[in-house]
Amino acid sequence: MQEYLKSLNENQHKAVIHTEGPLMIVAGAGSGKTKVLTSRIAHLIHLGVDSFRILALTFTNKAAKEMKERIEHMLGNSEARNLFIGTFHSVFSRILRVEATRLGYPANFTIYDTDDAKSVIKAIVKEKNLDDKTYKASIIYNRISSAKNNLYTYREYQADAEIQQEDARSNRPLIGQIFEAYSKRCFKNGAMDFDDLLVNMYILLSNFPEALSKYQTKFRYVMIDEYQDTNLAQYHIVKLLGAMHENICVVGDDAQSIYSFRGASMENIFQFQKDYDDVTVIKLEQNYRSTRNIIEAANQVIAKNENQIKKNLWTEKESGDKIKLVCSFTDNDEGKYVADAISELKIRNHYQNQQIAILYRTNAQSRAFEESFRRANIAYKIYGGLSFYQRKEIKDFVCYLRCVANPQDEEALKRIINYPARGIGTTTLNKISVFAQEKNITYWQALNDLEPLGFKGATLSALQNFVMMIKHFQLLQDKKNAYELAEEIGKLSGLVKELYIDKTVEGLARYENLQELLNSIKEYTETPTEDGELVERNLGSYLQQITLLTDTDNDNEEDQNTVKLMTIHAAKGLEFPIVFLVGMEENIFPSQMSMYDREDLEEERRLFYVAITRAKEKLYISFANNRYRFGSLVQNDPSRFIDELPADMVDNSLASKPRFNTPKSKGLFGNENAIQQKKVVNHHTTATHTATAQFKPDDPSKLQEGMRVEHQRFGFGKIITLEGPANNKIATINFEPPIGQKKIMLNYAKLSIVA
DNA sequence: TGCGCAGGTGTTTTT
DNA sequence: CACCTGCGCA
Repeated sequence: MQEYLKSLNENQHKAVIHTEGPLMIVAGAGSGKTKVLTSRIAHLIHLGVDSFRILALTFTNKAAKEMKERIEHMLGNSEARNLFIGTFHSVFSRILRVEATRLGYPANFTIYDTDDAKSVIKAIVKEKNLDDKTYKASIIYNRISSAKNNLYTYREYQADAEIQQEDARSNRPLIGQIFEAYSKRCFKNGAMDFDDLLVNMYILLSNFPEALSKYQTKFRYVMIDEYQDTNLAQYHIVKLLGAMHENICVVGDDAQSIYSFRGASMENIFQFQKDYDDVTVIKLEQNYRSTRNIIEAANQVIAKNENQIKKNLWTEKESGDKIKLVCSFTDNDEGKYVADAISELKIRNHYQNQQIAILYRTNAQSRAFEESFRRANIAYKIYGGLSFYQRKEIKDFVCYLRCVANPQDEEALKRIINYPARGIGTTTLNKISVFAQEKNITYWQALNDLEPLGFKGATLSALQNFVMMIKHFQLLQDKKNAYELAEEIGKLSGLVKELYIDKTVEGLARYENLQELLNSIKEYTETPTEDGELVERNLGSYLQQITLLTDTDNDNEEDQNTVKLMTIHAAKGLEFPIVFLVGMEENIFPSQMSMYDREDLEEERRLFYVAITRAKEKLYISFANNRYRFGSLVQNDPSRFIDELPADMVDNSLASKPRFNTPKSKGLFGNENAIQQKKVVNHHTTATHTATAQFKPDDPSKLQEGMRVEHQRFGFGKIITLEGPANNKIATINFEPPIGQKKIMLNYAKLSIVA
């Protein structure tokens, strides 16, 4: 028997040797799913399958990298290099780079990140003279994004009565038009946003039979990780890709589906079984990661969800420590407590920083820990937030590169045309913009024929000089490699100088960042192209891959032995001996956006499940009575999820009263124990009303006194009074019996106007 | 044209 | 609280 088969349990073994035909692996948390996937690929290669013909899609670059490394290690040769392993987005961008011209895009198409996309939307909203408060870029972007994830074009969006009604109700009836303008603008700019990478891949496969058969033939074996997080576009692409050989293996866990806000649907798991008539389903239920207490707690928590595939996650490990529940007075005290606890774990139990993770619901929660760790001299690294390539100084530079690789890229052009300042002001830019719009030409085309615009003097020569500089760079592109070109750009544009003269601490850091960027370009261009790579390593391919990198992806050495701080979403797929799950309070976790709808709440609960199952040995769950939010102190009840933990697996001794208690902090946990506290928390769910099917929350600003409304939990009622400032209105509503009169804070409750 | 300041405004989660 | 925007002034 092969070495890699020996260490597998029965079901893992079955999954590995089942190579032909559709296979679904339902893999509980910590059940060795990566091991199965990697062994399976190694096994395929061992059976003589050409490594070029294996495709594995993951959700993060990190997961892809890890898989590749493990397979390489298992095989002990370089065969693994030929495998096509990557995220949906990166693999599709590589394929689209080869196929772009079929779809009418330049081969060097730009990938717009969220900031670029929003900036395009802002420009369109402005051009259409719409109110940018009503038509906020982030809202529009989300609407467009979810449309695309469901494979809706702007035409279908505009034709869909339900969508139109929804937009009308939210007072944004023109989103469909913005969607149209946005799509056309991106296309004109030779740019795809993240969602376009999926949409265009789908279009490629469904509209171009040659392309379909090319990739169907190429990828004889297709594997999908984290299948529960695929959206409709991804589902259809996978189905198309696998249709010829039907050797599709999907791995997923419905209990860990936490990306519905990105269009992911657990339905895909159920649908998979219906799509093929001979699907083999294998469950992996033995957990190798965590102690029994942790697994038991996780099981009992997830059991509260209605919508799930029943599984029985179990472990052979000992019960281990109980889950430590910790209550602090404020968020800052919580930070101090965790820092103290870490110091103690290091001294007494010889744990290392790298074995410890702090997990929270939102990125903003990292602050208190940053401060307390700095004070306690604990090395830490925060994941999330800005990626390296989104920093201003990096993006500025990258936009020069983008202009050279793809001059149609208007966003990049606008960003650098007057940075560093060279006397091209907003008035000038607006003129060019309007002109380009009218003539239906690109910004760059307008710049190349300035005469009709009638600029003169300093403005004209500034523009001419800029155009000449970019053209010079473009010519250089064929003579020099990307690194040499980048050096020249740094020099000639004045960017390096601009940063060099700034001797402040931040300025120095920016300068160093720029050097790091240049190094990364050098490293990229000088790494020989691997056999299996579809595209060569030049400026264009460099630019395409960096947009898809997140800061989780590039860990350097000084980040090694640090405490890791990240959101629970970012922690998916990872494991740590010690986990501090912090900020476990109502309105934070569950988020106040997700409390009033069963499906949303269940997703929050799955997120809680993911958080618990990251811990191998010790799990701390912590909450604060008071927390600074938007500059002022707010009070939140402990999360309802805390009460869902089985009492006999929880150590309550640190939660009976808040740490750093003051006389003011009565109530909540004062002298009460968790059981009494449950009463308080359950209060949230006692309402009897179930929202009607038509329930659609309305914008609070539309509410008027006297209106009849529906509340998700309290049912129907009439608004008696409306008071308070616009951002914090309180409504007194007379609900139908047995609820009666209630005051409702409109920031928190969702109300639907009943016609 | 560019900078500084006051005021407003916002927090889920991410490729 | 922190960031961003817009406005006013030099």
